Formats: sequence, C-alpha cells, structure tokens
Amino acid sequence: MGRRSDHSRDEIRTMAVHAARLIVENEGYSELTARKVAAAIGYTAGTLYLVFENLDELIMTLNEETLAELRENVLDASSISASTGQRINAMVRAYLDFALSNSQRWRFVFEHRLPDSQPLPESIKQHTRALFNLVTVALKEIGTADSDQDIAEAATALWSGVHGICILALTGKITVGGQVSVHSLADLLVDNFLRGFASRGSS
Amino acid sequence: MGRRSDHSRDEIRTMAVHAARLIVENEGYSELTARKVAAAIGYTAGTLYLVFENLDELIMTLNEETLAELRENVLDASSISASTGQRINAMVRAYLDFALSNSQRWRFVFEHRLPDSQPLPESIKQHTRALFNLVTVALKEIGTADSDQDIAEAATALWSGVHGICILALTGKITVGGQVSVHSLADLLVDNFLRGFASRGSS
DNA sequence: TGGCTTTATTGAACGAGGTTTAATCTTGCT
DNA sequence: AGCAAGATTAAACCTCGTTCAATAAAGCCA
Repeated sequence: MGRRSDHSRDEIRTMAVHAARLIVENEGYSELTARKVAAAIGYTAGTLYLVFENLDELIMTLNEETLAELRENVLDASSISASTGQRINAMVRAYLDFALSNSQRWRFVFEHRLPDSQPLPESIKQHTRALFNLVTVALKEIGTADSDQDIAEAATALWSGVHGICILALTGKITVGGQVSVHSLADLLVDNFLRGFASRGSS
Repeated sequence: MGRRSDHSRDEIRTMAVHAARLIVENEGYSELTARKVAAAIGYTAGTLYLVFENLDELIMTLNEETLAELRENVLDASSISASTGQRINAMVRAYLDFALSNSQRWRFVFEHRLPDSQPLPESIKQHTRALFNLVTVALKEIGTADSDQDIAEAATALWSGVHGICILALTGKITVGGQVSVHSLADLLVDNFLRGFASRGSS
C-alpha cells in the first residue's frame, strides 16, 4: 500500500513505545519483538525502521520513560515533611514499590544490554544521575559538615546498595528466607548506613 | 560422521563449558552461540543437544563455575587474620577484583535471563547462599548479641549492597565521577554500615 | 483532469541463531 | 561377516532483527 500518512512519524514513535510498554508489562521483556510491536499499532516491522534506527533505540526510549516515572515516584516520596531518616526511608519504599509493581519494565532498564560498541545513551545516564541526586539532597541534611563530593559519594553508595538488594531479590538470586521482605532488607541497610554515616569521627 | 566416541558425554560437557568460557571472556557473552561453542570443540551444534538440554543448561553450568570461583576468592580473603572490619574489607576487595577482572563472566551470571517459566536452578542459588554465608560468618563477630537470623539478614543486606555498586558501575549506569573508584564506594558503604551495625541500641 | 513526483508502507528476502530430526557412519558384539 | 546401538552430522524449521525493491497513495502542476 502506500503513503497513508495516517500518523506522523512522531505519532508512530509514541504509539510504538506505548505498545512496547504494554507487551513488556503483560508478557515480559523477552517477548518484545519488532513484529509484535508493529502489529500492535497496525503497521509492519519495516515501518519501525523508518522511525527508529533499530530496536534498541525503541527500547532505550521506553526505558527512559520508565526511569522518568521511577524518579517521579521517588521525588514525591522525598517531599514529605518528616525527619531526614524518615524521608530517606520513604524514598526507599517508593523505589522498591515501583520496582516490585513494575518489575518487567524496571528489570528491562537494568538488564537490557546494548551491543558492546554502543555506549549508554546520555539521556539514560542523566535520568539515573537525577535519581541519585534526590538522595544526595536528602543526605545533605545529615552530613552538614561534609563536602558536596563526599555527600554525593555516600548517596551513590547507599542508593546503589538499595538497588542491589532490589535486583537480587527480583531476579530470585537471594532467597529472602522466611518472611523477610525486600523492604526490611533495604531498611536494614539504610538504617545502619545512616547511623554509621551520622556517627563518623566519634569512634 | 558416526559414532566416533572420541570423547565421553562428560568430556564433551566439560570441553563445551570450557570453550564457552573462553568465548565469553574474549568476545563477550552476547557472542556466545551454540554453533560457535560446537565449532570450538570440533563438533556440530546438534551434538551439544545430546549432552545439554539446551543452551541455557550450558550457560548455567558455566555460571555455576564462575560463582564457585568467585566464592573461592572471597573465601581466601575471609581467612586472613585481622580485625573483623579488615576481614570484611578484604572480602569486598576480593569480590570487586574478581568482578572487575572477569567482568564478562561475572555479568553473565547476573544478567543472563532464563525463560520466565524456568526458575533459577537450585545449584545456582546454593552457590549464592554459600557466598553470602561467608559474610554472615564474619558479621557474627560483631553482632555477638544478635540472633543468627538477624545476622544473616544484615549480611544479605550488606552484600547485596556491595553487589549493587559493582553491577551499576560495571554496566556504566553510575558515573563514578572523577577518580572515585568502585572500591572506594564499596568501602564507604561497608564502613558506614558496620559502624552503624556495631552501634545499634546506643542512640 | 491527468500525469508526475514524492514518499509512506509493505512484503519478501537475508542472515543468524536455537533447536529438531532423518540419515549416516562407527564401533563393539555375536 | 553382519548386525544392533549409539554418535554425529547436515539440513531443515522457526523466529528474529534488519534491509530493500516494489507499490500505492497523496500532493502538485499544467
């Protein structure tokens, strides 16, 4: 058939990303294929290549969206009025809740691998950095005597730690034995870290 | 083309896993294919299916081997005679060093995804648990007043945290800005956690 | 109106990969 | 020597990402 032009390129992009999201959510990200996405929006695989350079570009767009949503949730949690510790705990909960209830999309962000040549798109790195910055801001209230650099490093270490717990639990690599939830593990890490962080120099 | 029987099934298994390891190390795990492994040991892809149920079984065997090696390294580090803190720091270093110098194999362990139906083989979980147990043992020296369950949870939280730093750094998802190494981030996490863990109840 | 250009869209094709299977070759046993 | 059993393969199937020539619709101009 020919130039239908039912949709602009941008519309097709948006539709494709949206369809991809549904597929990942409902069937898991290993079920995401170009043909499936195309079919879902009433086009053929070839059309996607008019609008994306390749599947990875579509995937990265979807993952960016996921990261933005994740950050949004953590941001909301970080703006409650409470003690710093409670605020950080709320952020942790927001992160974990998002990961758990959107596990397929969340895992896609952290498990999809680009070809070794292609580096991570800058936009993805920025989203991640922005997410980590939220923690940095909160941590500043505790480590008032520390340099920005030190605080940022502590935030990176802490948040990466929370992330580690989350991914190992979601991928079934740690058996959170008995009734120990991901949340309590993360709280354990955060609480001890914060106590240690607040008490530097006094030992 | 017939029953050569140059090698027993077990030999073929071993050869295949070894060849797979070399491919993963030298070309990255996305380059691992059945045909490539088979060619490397002088057989055809079909032969692998006589000896493995599918590629995933070969991969899981390789990953088990990697985990065992990783554990070996951490075990060695854990047996130095020094303070508990230093011992744990040594274990962290051993973990990170192994991951960094065997990044392809290490990432393969944690990034390869089985079909959603297949659960992680029990053997893999056992290796992981054994690894985490090393940390539990070390932590026991600090939290002498705690229940085994509490110690095990703390060890899980801490070690998952170290893992999180490692994987985010290796996959380029955190920009460890400037000269901040993975090691120093992990030390930051561990040191603060341990200080906090040792000082529970006194605040 | 009719033709011409442009371009969106497709269907088919390619090559690679996992997996299966029918055919073939070896070897050991009788 | 011949046969049964098993090892090994080549080829085929299917799916996937990706490309491309062919086609058909839309706009434009005379």
